[in-house]
Amino acid sequence: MIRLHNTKTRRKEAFVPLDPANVRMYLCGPTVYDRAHLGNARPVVVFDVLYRLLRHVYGADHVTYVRNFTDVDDKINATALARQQAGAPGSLEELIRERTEETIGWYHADMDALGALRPSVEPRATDYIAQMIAMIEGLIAGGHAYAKDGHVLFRVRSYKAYGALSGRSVDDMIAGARVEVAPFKEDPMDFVLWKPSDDELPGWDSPWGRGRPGWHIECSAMSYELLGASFDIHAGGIDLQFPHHENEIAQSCCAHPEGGFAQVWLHNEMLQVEGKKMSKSLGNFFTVRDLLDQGIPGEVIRFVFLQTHYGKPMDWTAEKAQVARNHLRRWWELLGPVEYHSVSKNVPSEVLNPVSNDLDTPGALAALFQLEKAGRFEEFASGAKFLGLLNSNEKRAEILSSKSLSDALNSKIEGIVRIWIEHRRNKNWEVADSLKTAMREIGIELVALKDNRSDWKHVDPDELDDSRQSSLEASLDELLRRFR
RNA sequence: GGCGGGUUGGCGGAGAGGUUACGCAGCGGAUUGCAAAUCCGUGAAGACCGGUUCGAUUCCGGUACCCGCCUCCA
Repeated sequence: MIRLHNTKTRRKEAFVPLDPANVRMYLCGPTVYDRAHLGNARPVVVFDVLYRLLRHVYGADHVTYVRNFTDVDDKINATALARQQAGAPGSLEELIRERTEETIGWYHADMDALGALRPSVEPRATDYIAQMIAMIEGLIAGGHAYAKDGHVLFRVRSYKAYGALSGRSVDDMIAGARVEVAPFKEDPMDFVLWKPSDDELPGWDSPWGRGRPGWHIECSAMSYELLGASFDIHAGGIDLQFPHHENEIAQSCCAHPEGGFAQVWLHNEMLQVEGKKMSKSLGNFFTVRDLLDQGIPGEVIRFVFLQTHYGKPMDWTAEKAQVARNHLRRWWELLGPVEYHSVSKNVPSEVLNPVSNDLDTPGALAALFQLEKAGRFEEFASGAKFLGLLNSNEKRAEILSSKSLSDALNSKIEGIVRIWIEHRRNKNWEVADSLKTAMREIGIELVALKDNRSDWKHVDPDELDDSRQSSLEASLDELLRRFR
């Protein structure tokens, strides 16, 4: 039995799908204006685990997972406009498409690196403009929205349950006085469904003139088109709970009163970096790609994410990444390449039970340690695979091989390692040790393993910049000559 | 000001009203040419004040501190 903490009821509840033959979940996806930062990756990994769990329980063909791309956004517009003014050919809409294609490609590459499965459907907001307009027309017809000065606004007072998800009342929020007051609003809490576009902004023809949709309507329109008026799970970061999700509920429930919209709401807590909120002003802002480029494998990032329950704030630290890498290294050495993995047929209950219990991934990882210690390697491998770990040789290579060096450098280092092994085998301890010392001086630690095998690692991986790499190559050539 | 979440051993981090979380580090041992790695073993906790209970770190109330959201940042 799956149990999930439903934000809507603030309780952990047994999960009962509306239709076990088609379990439906929707995750608010990225705004595709730039590389995804690390915080963007947390819901992707967290709800990837949920997706895997649902597929396991209900069958892979019986789960529909929708994650949208928001490709209408002022930051995208700014980039496209800058390109057009720089002389790029094409309409603004085409340039926006170009920019978002590029960003979506990055997003896929980065999330793939984290071992996240692609959703069943990844709709783009700009492909659903007509459906958004239709939904807005329905809201106007039902008295839930009104047009004014080229804008269309949602009439918050027309939806009695507004605020139920986030536990707020409209009156309290107005008392808080942090709402935008605009002349075209009947009520300060009303929010935009449609807004006018001038010539420098992308726009679509609508009954209210050329314009573009507000932020919230896209998710309502796309979830309705792809999942229906009622579906099972709606997920996203806790920062979206208000206003985004609250507004989605208001729009969808007013436009489709016959449906219940999402049955279960899941929200992941925020990510921090070394104990502080990640922000550009604090200088601790980085993207997934930044970490990958630093030689931190995606599997390490995934492992670190899984160590903290999704409902709690997660602190990303360099130390955690290092510890995670050590575990993964040991596990990959234990199991060998994927083709040698002996995987038990069933996911062990020690792993499945905590994941079923509101996605307790830390508990599931703890179970992996237990299975490892108990020598139950087939179940261990099965459990790891279920969590999206230890399942591809590409990722194995990222963990075991090192570490963002060129092939040429890697093969030179391997050459040194072979020489070192030879000296050790012949018990030329003095020669072997002086080679080891020389290597340490250029930043590489030689390590002996069992059975005359050996390995190497960087003394301090953070110090490997490009200039360092070229001097490294010269040093390696020198050592290869001296110790041949 | 409004709403929500958190406070666990040296550190990270879970579940469960009563029985070992788990990991890292530490300590003891094995192994090793030295070292690393690995393996075995091991001590250590539940912010504070009350309440419910035979029994609470786990439920309830309060205090302190921290954090998030209310600014189209997941």
